[in-house]
Amino acid sequence: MQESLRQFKADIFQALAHPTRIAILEFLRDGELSAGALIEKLGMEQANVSQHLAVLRTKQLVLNRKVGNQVFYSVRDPIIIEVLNLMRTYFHAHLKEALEMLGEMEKPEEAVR
Amino acid sequence: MQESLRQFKADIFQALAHPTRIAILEFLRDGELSAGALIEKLGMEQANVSQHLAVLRTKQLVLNRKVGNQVFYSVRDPIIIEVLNLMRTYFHAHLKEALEMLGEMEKPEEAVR
DNA sequence: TCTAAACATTAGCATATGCGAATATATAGC
DNA sequence: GCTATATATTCGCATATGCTAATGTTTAGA
Repeated sequence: MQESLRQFKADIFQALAHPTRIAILEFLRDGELSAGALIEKLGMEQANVSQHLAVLRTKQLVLNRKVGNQVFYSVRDPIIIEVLNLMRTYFHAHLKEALEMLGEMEKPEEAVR
Repeated sequence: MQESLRQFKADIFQALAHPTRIAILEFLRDGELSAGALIEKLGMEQANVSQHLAVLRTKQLVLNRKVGNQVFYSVRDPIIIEVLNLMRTYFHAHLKEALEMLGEMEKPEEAVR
């Protein structure tokens, strides 16, 4: 039981564990957007974005409503936005290590500028 | 740049995206524990736990210090605990959907009890 | 220095994930 | 009904992840 609770949490984190899906949620932070608008903002393949939206839908992180030809997405629960905000705080607190983790120290003399 | 920032966040979420690693962090919530203590609490294979600890170490979510024969782990930044707490709130808010997601509705007449 | 204990790492395999290309579905307008 | 547009789904493949079993490494103590 405790185990399946953690599986649930892990599933949510898994849904958040991709830069494109994080970008989608951040774009939706200020209100709903159509799938097309997201595709344009992201500048990615339509199918690819649609698959990421499917992940967020399956894990119920976003809501969608259909208006005529298009589908508008929104963040279902502001808690998710709070999680992303916390992660931004975390990022700022550990910027240096973050850069190392991202492998941007390959050119040491350039890295920190 | 914006992209690699999101990659960093995604990497953190990825590290959180496993029930065993969530369990480890929750066990470490109240203070440090040795690897052995974690293995015992989790009741899992030694190598398996050690690999999950390696993931948390690599992503810098935990600190470790060696004392004689043992290695003690602790959560590096309480923000991570806050993230887990937020996720618990999220879980409670969406308990019903969570159960469906976990596939525990297979026996509908039993599910909600 | 030999052994046991505590951890870590590697190897090999099975499953999951992410991507682009192609295909399917639904709706609006004619 | 036909066509175009918006979006979703499927397929095939490449890479990543997780697990167990086996092997390494470090330290304490006899």
